[in-house]
Amino acid sequence: MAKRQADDDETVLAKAAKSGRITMSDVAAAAGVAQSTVSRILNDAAVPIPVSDETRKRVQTAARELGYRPNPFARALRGAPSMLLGTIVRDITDPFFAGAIDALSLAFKARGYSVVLGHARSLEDEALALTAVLESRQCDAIVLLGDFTAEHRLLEDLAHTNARVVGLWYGARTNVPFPTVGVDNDAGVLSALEHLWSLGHRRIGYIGAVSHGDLQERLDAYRNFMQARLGTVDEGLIQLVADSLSPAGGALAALRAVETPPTAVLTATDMIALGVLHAANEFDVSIPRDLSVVGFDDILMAKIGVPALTTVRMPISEIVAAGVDMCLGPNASANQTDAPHIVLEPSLVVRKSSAPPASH
Amino acid sequence: MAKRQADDDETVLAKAAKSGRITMSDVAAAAGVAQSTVSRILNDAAVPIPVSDETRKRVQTAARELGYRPNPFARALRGAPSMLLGTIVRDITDPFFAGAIDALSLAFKARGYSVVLGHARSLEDEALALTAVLESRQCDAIVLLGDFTAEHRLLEDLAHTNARVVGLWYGARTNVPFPTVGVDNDAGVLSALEHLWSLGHRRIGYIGAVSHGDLQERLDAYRNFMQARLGTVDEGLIQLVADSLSPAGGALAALRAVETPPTAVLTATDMIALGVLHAANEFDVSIPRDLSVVGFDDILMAKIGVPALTTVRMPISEIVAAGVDMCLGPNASANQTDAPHIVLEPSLVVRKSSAPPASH
DNA sequence: TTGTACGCGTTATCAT
DNA sequence: ATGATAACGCGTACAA
Repeated sequence: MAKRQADDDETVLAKAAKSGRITMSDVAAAAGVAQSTVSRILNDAAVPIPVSDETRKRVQTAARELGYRPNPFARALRGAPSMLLGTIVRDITDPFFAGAIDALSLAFKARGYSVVLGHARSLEDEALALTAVLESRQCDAIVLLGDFTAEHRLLEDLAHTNARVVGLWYGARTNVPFPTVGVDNDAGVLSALEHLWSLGHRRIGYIGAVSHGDLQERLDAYRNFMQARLGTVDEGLIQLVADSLSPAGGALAALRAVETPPTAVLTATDMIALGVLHAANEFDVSIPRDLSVVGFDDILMAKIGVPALTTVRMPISEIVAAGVDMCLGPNASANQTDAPHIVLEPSLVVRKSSAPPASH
Repeated sequence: MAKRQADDDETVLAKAAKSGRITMSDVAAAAGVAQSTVSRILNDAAVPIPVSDETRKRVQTAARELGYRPNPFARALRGAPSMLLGTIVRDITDPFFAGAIDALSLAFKARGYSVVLGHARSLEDEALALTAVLESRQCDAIVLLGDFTAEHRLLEDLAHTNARVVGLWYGARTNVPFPTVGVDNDAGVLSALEHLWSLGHRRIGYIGAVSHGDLQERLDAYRNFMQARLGTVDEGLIQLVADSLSPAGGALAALRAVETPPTAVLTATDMIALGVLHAANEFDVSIPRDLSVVGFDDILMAKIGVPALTTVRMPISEIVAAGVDMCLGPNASANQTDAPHIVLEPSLVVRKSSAPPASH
């Protein structure tokens, strides 16, 4: 018996060395028990486990020595959660989303989840994003990073999945059939403009990007503020670039070309703000002496801007925490009609790019 | 018969609406054929398929109408490749690696692969990175982004996997048991320093980060250059920060504090260079008038630096292409002893942060 | 306390 | 040309 077992051990070890993969049956053979026993022991089966003491030891050491690793595919096939989290983001290259993914993946990894990336860079990629993340893979949940309300095809596909779908960094006034977590853009813009206003600025420009969701809300909030304070909004002070990563030089030039140029400018994102900083340097306009600049997001690079960027900080960890809860929490929310829309508060971070206007 | 089939259809549709997942058996039932037939048809079985014409149509339409999606877990369980690519990167937040991941994921997604993220942020996370990406998931290949030679635990685990392992952005002089693709850091540093030298700079400082691989090679290359040109290397002109994302203000201050401060500085990465730009602004040193700055990497943000950063550009697409080839190519390389180490050439990009020294 | 048997959804090898 | 049937590795009811 002892002999036979040793033989089994060797056989199994040889197999391991050769083709790598050890199964439960291998462990069972090595330990001289049935495969089901191995399963029970290794899974620390819940309450109804009539545990054995000596067998347990034997199996555990056998498993350890053989380097047994459970096969996630077999598990998933049996109905276990895949422990895969799908993420759909427009562009990881955008530092803001890189930070978001970072925080997100860390939080989920702590819960045992692996994060699979599903870009949706261009509109043509929509289908591809779905194919890769949804059809092909079987994610337990899918997190949308940023507002994809415009991507009808994507949303359509998402509606047909059985994975839980959660939207992060969706606007406060969003209206989608799945739960979302977003930031109070009104409050953020308000605090930024209030800051500039109290510094003495009255001509305040806005450089945004054509987009829906967050970015649209920020523009709306800007308009509302100006309307409320000045009784009118000068559309000439509003410039839009294609997206966050577009050069903002043209927009800045346009703002400087109006009759009485703005003494300050709020941008829809930090990346745009950094672009403005760059363009300002090229145009020889000194920040903040000639122009105050306030961004939005507080990305990593904001603090090493030239000069350090005054901006509105996202409550990233809170947003991610809420997202994790929505994905993994018990509130199954089979009916997505009453999907919750959580809105969190951003906070102003004053640095070096804003100051009183020169006339003061 | 027609009646029964219609009934089947309804049953199946009801099931689809209820719990979501359509299997091959469902399709088979709906089409009135055997499940194995469905498998053959849907997989466009290679040559030895005695194709049927009418049945094929029937099955195909049934599959389409029911919205059949193959179950990747079942496939993988049968031995099919998981089509999962594991990536291990120190910090996605670093814009350089964000760009790399972006390019990588795009390239692999085009080949049908899904990318799963496996940070290795801190050393404590090492084990976690492996657990998540390797043990738990079953990746067909694992790509290391950046040099992990120092992470012994990680490398040890990697050695025991049967997935193909490939290292990207490993140094040119690296010596690891798996294939790598890197950049010729010597050539990159040489072109940068040659550029500064020809501009008239003789006192050239270096700000790097403590690290192995790429970053070490760049520092060595700097030392070699200075030694060759000046017959000596002034160690006082070399400053190291903790990592790419650390503030470089202290390092810059230290360089300005030496007897005759450098008129130019080369940095190990663009992020460090941007930090220098920031600090320079704080210290009121004008770039490039008072100090020329040259970075390394050519990240997205380099061109919107203040001023736009002269830097050494990575051949990202070539590197990624080579990586894809190593992972998916036919050169199975069972024996990893003769692992190829591809080295590609970077190229200098001259922008606004470098100019002749003030004395000229 | 432990072993047997079945099924998850596929693919592949038999028969028919 | 197509239908049974056996795996793949695991979890679990059921039998012993």
